[in-house]
Amino acid sequence: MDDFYGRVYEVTRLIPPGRVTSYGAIARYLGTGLSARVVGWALNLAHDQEPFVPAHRVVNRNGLLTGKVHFHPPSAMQELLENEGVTVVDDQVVDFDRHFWDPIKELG
DNA sequence: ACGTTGACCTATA
DNA sequence: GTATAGGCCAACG
Repeated sequence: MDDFYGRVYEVTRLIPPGRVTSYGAIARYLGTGLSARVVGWALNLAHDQEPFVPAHRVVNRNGLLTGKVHFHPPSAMQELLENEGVTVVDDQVVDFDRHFWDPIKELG
């Protein structure tokens, strides 16, 4: 995880609190050479990473918490998001476009 | 080594 | 507007 994986973790940690982004956005930020699925796999191994990776701030393009079941307590994802001020209803982020954080637009 | 699955996205009907 | 198909790369069995 010296290249893509570490990059994914880094970008994920750069996500400001109360903001959310999508796998595709991160994939495009790192380069279209890879697919968004690999980002999901990277975050899948992120739970063992020593620096805490706010994977709960990463959702799919539809704003749906698809990976909430991958959390140790599946409800932790929604709990953390609501704790940061993000309203989640039915495993879906409310005003996703407003809370959306694009690394390409923000970071460049 | 091959086949299948997966925290997805874009395109077409 | 929703529904279906294809594609991408990596890990698991």
